[in-house]
Amino acid sequence: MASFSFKIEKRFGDTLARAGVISTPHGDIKTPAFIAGGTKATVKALTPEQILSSGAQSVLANTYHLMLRPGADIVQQAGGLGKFMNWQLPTFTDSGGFQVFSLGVAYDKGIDAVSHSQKGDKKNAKATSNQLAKVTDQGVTFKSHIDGSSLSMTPESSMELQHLIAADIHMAFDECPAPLSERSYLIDSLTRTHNWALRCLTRHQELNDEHVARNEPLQALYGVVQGARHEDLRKQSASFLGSKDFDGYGIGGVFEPQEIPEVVKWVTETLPENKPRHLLGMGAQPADLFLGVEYGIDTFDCVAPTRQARNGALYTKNGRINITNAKFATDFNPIERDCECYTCRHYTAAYINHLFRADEILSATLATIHNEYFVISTVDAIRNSLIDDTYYDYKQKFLSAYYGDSYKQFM
RNA sequence: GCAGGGAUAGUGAAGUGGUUAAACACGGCAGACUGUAAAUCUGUUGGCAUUCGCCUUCGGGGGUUCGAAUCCCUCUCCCUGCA
Repeated sequence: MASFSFKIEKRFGDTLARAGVISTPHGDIKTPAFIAGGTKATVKALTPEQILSSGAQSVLANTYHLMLRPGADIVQQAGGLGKFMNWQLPTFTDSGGFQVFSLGVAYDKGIDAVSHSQKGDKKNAKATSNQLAKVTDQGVTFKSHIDGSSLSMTPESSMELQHLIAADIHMAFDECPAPLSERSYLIDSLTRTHNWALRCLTRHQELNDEHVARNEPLQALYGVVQGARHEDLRKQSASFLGSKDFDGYGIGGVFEPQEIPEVVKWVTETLPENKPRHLLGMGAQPADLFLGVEYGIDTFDCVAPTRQARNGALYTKNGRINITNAKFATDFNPIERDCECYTCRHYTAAYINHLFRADEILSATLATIHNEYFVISTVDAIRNSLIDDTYYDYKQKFLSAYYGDSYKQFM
């Protein structure tokens, strides 16, 4: 019976970085790896062939979104997430825990605002009149952002939904508190997340027993570490969850790139070394990727490369550009000269500029291919540099080209 | 030729005596986006200065008025009827 495993192939020097392979019933993921964001069982604007051509090894979908539409039962009837979306390689699902945050305390504030400065009520986590999610120890009640209907999700129901959706790797249902919440709230929240993780594990194992009985492949479960920016809480969380029988670990929370070395390190040096670590929702820019890997991250997922692509912000080795800028209207070079992606091999900046200005949907596809390729190939190159011991050279070269002189803050 | 209607910033279009450098939309310029309520959102968009501010605008010209895109005269052009 094919099932989940993780093998470390190379540890890099005296850092926490490692290169390895995650094996799933749908194939292997060479790590470190960037996992493409496929929230609603689609990487927005890309066909599976295009996802593959951007170099992606795996896609991460979202339980909350698929529960609402089309319904986890429909995904199951389709034969599971991979068959439903015609993606034959490994898949992840996120639990819906992040929506507790984004539809709850972060509602109407913007993640960034919460992350930076927590305007107004610093006590946080207090229900505002129009937020769509509320947390109790039992679980979370949501209002559907689609039709307003009342829904609930518990650790058990999240696992049941994830097993219906049947990705290879699931995330435990967690609470992602605003990082500047009061410590007392963060402690309550962390206790709740830990209790939920145990309930997820129990239900997950029951559901896997049913898979065995039906001769179906086993599915894997990652526990999700929280603890905001508090060293003791992050270590407590990593230690607690690390002692349980999870297949791997997600690291949750809202980060700034500068925080990764510290916060991620607290977690990864506490977690068992032989299990894969996934940094949830980070990877919008090269610093995230380098620092994540250097401090022990094996996989990333991040929606920013695809979202920003749709909005005209494209990554290049010399920094981010906005392809809609006037100066690109007559630039008949590729977005990036040496880029090997499909878009850069076949199209000019001027053409993509035109597609955006004309509001043509091909703009989203071509831009997304480029950004995904950029991020994925960067992580792949980081992997190679770990294996042949050129990581630091590569890092310095890459980050100095991307950020200019300010790259030193990431070294 | 006669009668009526109209000409407002890049475009369309409000405004019909003072709070109008002029709503709104589009277009333009730029910015943001990190487990996706996002093909979204924000700023800006007469000129100069860019802190106070100053200057020139509502088809052209001339008036009335303390004050005009708004009222009057006239010219130009456009539209609709009737000849």
